[in-house]
Amino acid sequence: MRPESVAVHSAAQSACVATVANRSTARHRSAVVIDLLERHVPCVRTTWHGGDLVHRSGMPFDTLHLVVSGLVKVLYATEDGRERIGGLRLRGDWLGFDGLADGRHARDAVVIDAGQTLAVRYEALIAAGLRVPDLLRALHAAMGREAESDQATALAVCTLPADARVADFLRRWSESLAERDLRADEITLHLTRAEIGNHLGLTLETVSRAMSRLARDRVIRFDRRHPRELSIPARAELDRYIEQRSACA
Amino acid sequence: MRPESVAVHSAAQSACVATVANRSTARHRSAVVIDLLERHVPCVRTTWHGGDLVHRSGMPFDTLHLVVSGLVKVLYATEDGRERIGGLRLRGDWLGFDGLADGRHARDAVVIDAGQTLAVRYEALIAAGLRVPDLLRALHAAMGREAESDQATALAVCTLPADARVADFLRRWSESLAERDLRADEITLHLTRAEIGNHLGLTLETVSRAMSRLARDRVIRFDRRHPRELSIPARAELDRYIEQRSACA
DNA sequence: CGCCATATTGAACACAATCAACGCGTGTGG
DNA sequence: CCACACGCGTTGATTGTGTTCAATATGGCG
Repeated sequence: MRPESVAVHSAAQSACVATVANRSTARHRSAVVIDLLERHVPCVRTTWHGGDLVHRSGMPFDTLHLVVSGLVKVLYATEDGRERIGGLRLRGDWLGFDGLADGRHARDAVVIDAGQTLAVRYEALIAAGLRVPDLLRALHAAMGREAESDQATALAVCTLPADARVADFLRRWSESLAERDLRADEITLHLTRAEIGNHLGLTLETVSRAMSRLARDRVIRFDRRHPRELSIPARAELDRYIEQRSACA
Repeated sequence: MRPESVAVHSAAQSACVATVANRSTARHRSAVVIDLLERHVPCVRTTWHGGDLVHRSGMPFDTLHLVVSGLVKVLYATEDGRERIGGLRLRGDWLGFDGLADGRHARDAVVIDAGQTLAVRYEALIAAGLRVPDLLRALHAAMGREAESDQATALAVCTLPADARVADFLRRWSESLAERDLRADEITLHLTRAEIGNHLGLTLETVSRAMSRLARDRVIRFDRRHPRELSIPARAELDRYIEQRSACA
């Protein structure tokens, strides 16, 4: 947990520039929110390296982070030692909502891929929200999206057999990238098989076998030497594969 | 979907009364929020009967509901026919957050036990939030709690064997009741075995067997004729049972 | 009363977990 | 530079938990 450097952007500073420069190219949700935040809220651009902890379970909560770049995984754990990877966060996603319930973080957020976040004190966000209701709406929409994404995973875990569960995971990861205009057909998994298994309620062996089978069936392709670099020749095939195995038929 | 009767409570109306009357007895979160809402936001107290739909997947979203009494189950479904019971909502819980992501509901909310909600237009809530920031904080806390509760279920589904998964479900249901000062040792399940199974990623037979085993081991008790009326003699036993079966040992 | 939905229980089966061996790439230290 | 160890992934064999199929019981409701 060692954020690096720091530049304060007060409301006034980047306002005009941002309005002119970003509005036109702001096709994407993430850009709009980042822009909104930098213009209206005192926030701190923070740089993170792989392995850093953005927040840790048990820590008192007071600031939210909006991911600008990089990749962060969120871990959920209980006292009795069970734990699960809750999700992956990319540009435009927030970190720290887990602290809203009771003012104390309930999860760890671990940086996988170096990048930046905008750190915003929750109270500052509230204050800014009073002046800029759109900020509140954007915040709520982001919270809603996070919940929907969690629900989607839960549904997969509860209703799909192992193969389809892995396929569904890949589909949704690919989808996340596509939403951000990143390549969605050549993707790299930033999690080990064990981590994917943990996330999906499977063992690492089962995940490995599922991947092999997906590759055998030409739904995905990957090289033995780089098992985390996948290519998805046809998204539709993934969809078919999942649907076909869901009801069994 | 046929809400009954309706009484508008504007901010001024119940303000004084509520302040004096409720503040002293407002030991519980739910009472505080309900109070806050009735005092500061134009909202509509709505009565629901079993089977009513508070909102339906696909419906345009514009209003949130705060549950005052009764019980509501939330259903999540996909186009390809898979569906899952996402959670149960009691007094103090909100309904409709699933619409925040994109202005359209993503789930069905079905009333199980008749009761009332406070219906609040989202825009009215935002407007009121600008005057009463505490309202926003309470809203966010509720959203956070909902997410945490979902995470807890997901963790159980991913890490616990069938028996413990059912035990954990019972524990958390009991906990929900306790938080609201309802009896937590004599509980009634409002879901069928099949629904519980669906929620936990199990079949109804497995749930039934798990229940039988829990009863055999004296962790819970129930009568054959009323299989949804459970008693939990000692909460600690439930905890032990779950922990013991989690790591296997 | 009889039907239907719900629940329990048994037996056979299947899928995923477990146990185990091996391959490969990477990084470390001699 | 090579040897080696370690982390990660794949694959096989076996076990076991949960599913599936099936029969039976019970209570609510028309």
